[in-house]
Amino acid sequence: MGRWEPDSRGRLERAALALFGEHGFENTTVAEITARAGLTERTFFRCFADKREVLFGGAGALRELLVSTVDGAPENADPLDVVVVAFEAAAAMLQERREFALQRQAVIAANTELREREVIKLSLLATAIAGALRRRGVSETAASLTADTGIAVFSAAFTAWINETEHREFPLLIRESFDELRAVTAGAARS
Amino acid sequence: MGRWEPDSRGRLERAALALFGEHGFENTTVAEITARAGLTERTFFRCFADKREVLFGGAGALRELLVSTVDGAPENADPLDVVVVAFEAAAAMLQERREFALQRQAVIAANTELREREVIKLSLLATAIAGALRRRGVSETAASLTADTGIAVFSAAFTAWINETEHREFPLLIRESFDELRAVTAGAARS
DNA sequence: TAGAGTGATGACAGTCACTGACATCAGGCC
DNA sequence: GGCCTGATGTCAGTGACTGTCATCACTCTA
Repeated sequence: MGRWEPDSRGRLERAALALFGEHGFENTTVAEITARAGLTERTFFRCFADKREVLFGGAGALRELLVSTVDGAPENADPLDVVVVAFEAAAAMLQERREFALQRQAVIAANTELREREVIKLSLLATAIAGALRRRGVSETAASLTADTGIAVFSAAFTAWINETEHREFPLLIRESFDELRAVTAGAARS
Repeated sequence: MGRWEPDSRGRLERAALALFGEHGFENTTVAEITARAGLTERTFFRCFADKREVLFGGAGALRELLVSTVDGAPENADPLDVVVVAFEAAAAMLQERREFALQRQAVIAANTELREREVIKLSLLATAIAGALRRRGVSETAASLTADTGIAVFSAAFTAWINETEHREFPLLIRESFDELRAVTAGAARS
């Protein structure tokens, strides 16, 4: 066995989520998190850029899944359809850890700073998706609009998935939210 | 004349924007800002919730304009059309201070923390717009989708307004971006 | 198998954003 | 003239975050 207990990053993540749930984000110090994880503050900041980031370790994997799905879609597929399929895949991924997602979302929803971080993570996803669309030949404006729209659809579906009492399939909710978007935009006047 | 120079808030805003432009956001301390403005740090934090907020004083006025425009739209107007008109009004407002907007946006673009704050301000705008739409009888999901879509359209148009060499009218760019959105969504397959 | 890396961690001092509590003082009001 | 009020100053904190150097189990190599 190594000199130290393994998986310090994971221990910090679990300790943080537990403490944030118990006392709230603001009322939890990094010192308390590291104490529970059996580490020092310095190690915390080597693992995570700042205190908030300990809740957002999964964002990278999500981005990779979305981008690789877009990259792997049939060449002539409609951009918005491609994005929807990518988000369905992401939804399926998140669905496998529903309990964790619920707990994490409760913590984030309770704190503005954390919502800031979440929102910018979403916008980074949008940027990554827009980049993947551009590689498919979609124009700059259309790419960012499509990506942002995808994020909007995803956010609406995520809220439904978290809040609905009848636990429906997350990918199905994505599909429904997309249909609603089409209804919204189809009704608008042509200028 | 009062005991102190007037408009301490405005002096802090101007000092901050100037210093952020010269040395960057991270390399500027609140002490430096207050020194240039002839005030103390404590006063800074009485005017602004945190260091970033000094750049976002106008967000409230923007929100009020958007919400009041949505509230004042004809009863039977299409929700997305209403939102577009509101953003055209907002664009006209921003256009009157183009130089300031350019300088401010350069500072924000150069710093992730500031982009975080900007993105969440946009999402707060979306929430406010969605609320106004709900008051018009639009369903929860449609309202948030429409509002988010409006923000996406606005963001795309704003980027164009900032970057384009040929200085076209901002409200016109909003209208164009909206048309592009319609093209994007109209092309997608029906599920 | 000894000795030289290597990489994760600890120790510690420092900066700076931000807060609470109390002091100060010009101008308005009675 | 005296009191109140509101904006500001002063000061001592707390806690997030960083730079730097020390430590030490493990590994590789001669």
